[in-house]
Amino acid sequence: MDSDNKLKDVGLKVTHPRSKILEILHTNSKSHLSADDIHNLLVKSNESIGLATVYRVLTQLEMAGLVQKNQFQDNQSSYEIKKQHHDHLICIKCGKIIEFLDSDLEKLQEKISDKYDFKLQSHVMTLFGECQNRDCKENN
Amino acid sequence: MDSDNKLKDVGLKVTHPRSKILEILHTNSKSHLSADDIHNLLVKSNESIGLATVYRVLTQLEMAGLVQKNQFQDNQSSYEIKKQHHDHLICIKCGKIIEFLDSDLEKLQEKISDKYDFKLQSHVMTLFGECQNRDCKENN
DNA sequence: TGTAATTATGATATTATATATTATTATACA
DNA sequence: TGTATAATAATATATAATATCATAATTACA
Repeated sequence: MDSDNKLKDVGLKVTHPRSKILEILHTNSKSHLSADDIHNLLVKSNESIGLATVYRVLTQLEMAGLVQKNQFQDNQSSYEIKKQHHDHLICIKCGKIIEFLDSDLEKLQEKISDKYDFKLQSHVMTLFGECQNRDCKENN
Repeated sequence: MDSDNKLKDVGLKVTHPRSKILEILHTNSKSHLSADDIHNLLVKSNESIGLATVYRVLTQLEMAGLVQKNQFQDNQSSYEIKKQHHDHLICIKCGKIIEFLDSDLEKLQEKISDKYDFKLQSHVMTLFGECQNRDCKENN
């Protein structure tokens, strides 16, 4: 399947844990799952894959460029399938995460880096606020 | 001293640990210290203040608005005296941190939030790159 | 297709970071 | 200065992540 080809492409052996974890991330491409979330999903699917393996595999997938690790402000990293670069907007009430890309922002970051004589390599930009979803408003 | 007045101003009792921790943060206002760093500095000054107290006090100072907690990308929070709002540029080679404020960036963040119907409350923006310091270049 | 060489995994222990508990101590204020 | 109240120290515990190592799975190739 597709996940297996991706693994081969980046030179990782195709193993059951890697395959399954990539699949889960793919299926939940709109989510931002923690290692524990992923482990729970595996357990639910009756996969006996240890949490240590989940961490190990996620690190490998990140190194290989297949997965993006996010560290928002809550002591726990989350992971998502690597898509086009983007930043995040997070609702502080309901936890909803919106992904966005803004070319003006990207340009501005370059400009700021230049100003301070920095060779920009990556950045993290996360906006925290309140979303205006009806569901969110009703529950808060 | 000044630290004590700050504590009083925000309605916190003046205690030895709070006073000392605020002082350390003030003295190192250009640094970004972890709870452990602060604890080590206290031990060096022959202060017998427990690590748990350091965490507790830092949280209180943050709540009170005297201290800013930063969570960069390394599983460990760092703290600094709260100054004017600013973002960070971090050198991935030498760890040097530059604080900056860019009004265009602030405006752009508001604009992006509006676009997605979010009431912006705060943000984190960290740029990672290579600084062009001679010291850094020589050691990498 | 079967097998050896190599790499990955599961289970567990350990480390690192942070928080909770509780008896004792310090602070603020009458 | 004495007392009510809140804070601290010294644990223990929780949470997140990594290290170890014997066993199992994968791949290359005969």
